[in-house]
Amino acid sequence: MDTRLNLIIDSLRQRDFRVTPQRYAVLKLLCTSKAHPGPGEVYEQLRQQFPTLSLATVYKTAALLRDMGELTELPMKDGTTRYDGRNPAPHPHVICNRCLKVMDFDAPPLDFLQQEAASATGFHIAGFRLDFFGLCPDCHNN
Amino acid sequence: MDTRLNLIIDSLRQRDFRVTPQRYAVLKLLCTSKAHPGPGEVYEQLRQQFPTLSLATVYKTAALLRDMGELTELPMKDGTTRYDGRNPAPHPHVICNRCLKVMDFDAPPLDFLQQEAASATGFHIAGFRLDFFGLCPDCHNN
DNA sequence: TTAAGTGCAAAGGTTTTGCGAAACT
DNA sequence: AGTTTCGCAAAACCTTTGCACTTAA
Repeated sequence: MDTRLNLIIDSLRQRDFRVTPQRYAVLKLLCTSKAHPGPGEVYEQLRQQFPTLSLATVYKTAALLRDMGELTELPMKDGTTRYDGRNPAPHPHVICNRCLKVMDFDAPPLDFLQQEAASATGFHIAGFRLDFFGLCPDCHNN
Repeated sequence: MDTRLNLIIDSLRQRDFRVTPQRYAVLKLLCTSKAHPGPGEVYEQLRQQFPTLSLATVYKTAALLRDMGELTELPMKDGTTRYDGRNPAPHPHVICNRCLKVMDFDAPPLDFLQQEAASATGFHIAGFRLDFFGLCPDCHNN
């Protein structure tokens, strides 16, 4: 259940990073949320629990997780960022053009495409990002 | 060869947009370049020909082409933008993590994935973006 | 002639950074 | 006790906007 969270915390301590209450709260939210929250959402959701929490701390904690390979940043068209800390491995998303909702979905593996890209270009491919854009059910029904 | 450029120019005139020398130069560069240039590159390349050219004009011309459906903006991880005005339809790219080169490659159609995304999420999908990240031949050999 | 475009400079918005104060180990 | 981290505020960065001057049609 919270095994992954504990592993991340152990890994932090091993690297002489401290597990402060703010850091713990931010990384727990980031690692468990399905909503692909942005810095602002993380900040707002934890403000009640930590009235002095700053956006800078949110950014720094997310960058730390990203550097550990435990979170992917998803820069959006509008210049904002959304975090995917629940499943940091590359996977496709659908993104609503109106409400900016970001969702996962089950997709077949893209290895064949990656190999096509590598052989066609000579690149050494390390990752990918695939977003489908459109309108979510909520938005195209209202 | 330059048929598409002429079609775009006709379309501009029909909509009471004017074809100024700056606008013509920017859109010609954007519509023909294979290099996926950013605003800065467009600006630098045309500066010699138009010493008073401004970045604002580059941005505005690109936005105009984008609104006509003749150009796709590719926001990058680092917050900058690259333009794809040569083939505005969605298609995959490979992007070098070191030199930030952006390249096209021939890829099989992704319709099946798009249908998977639509049926799995209920979204009405209108487009996609697929980037593979890695090191280009120049960068992994040096 | 006149409405649209250019270019400069300022504004806007998000993310990053510097640094003194606080706090984890 | 000694570092790390926090949080505030300022800086940095790219992009957009406002406006007077210029110019295409």
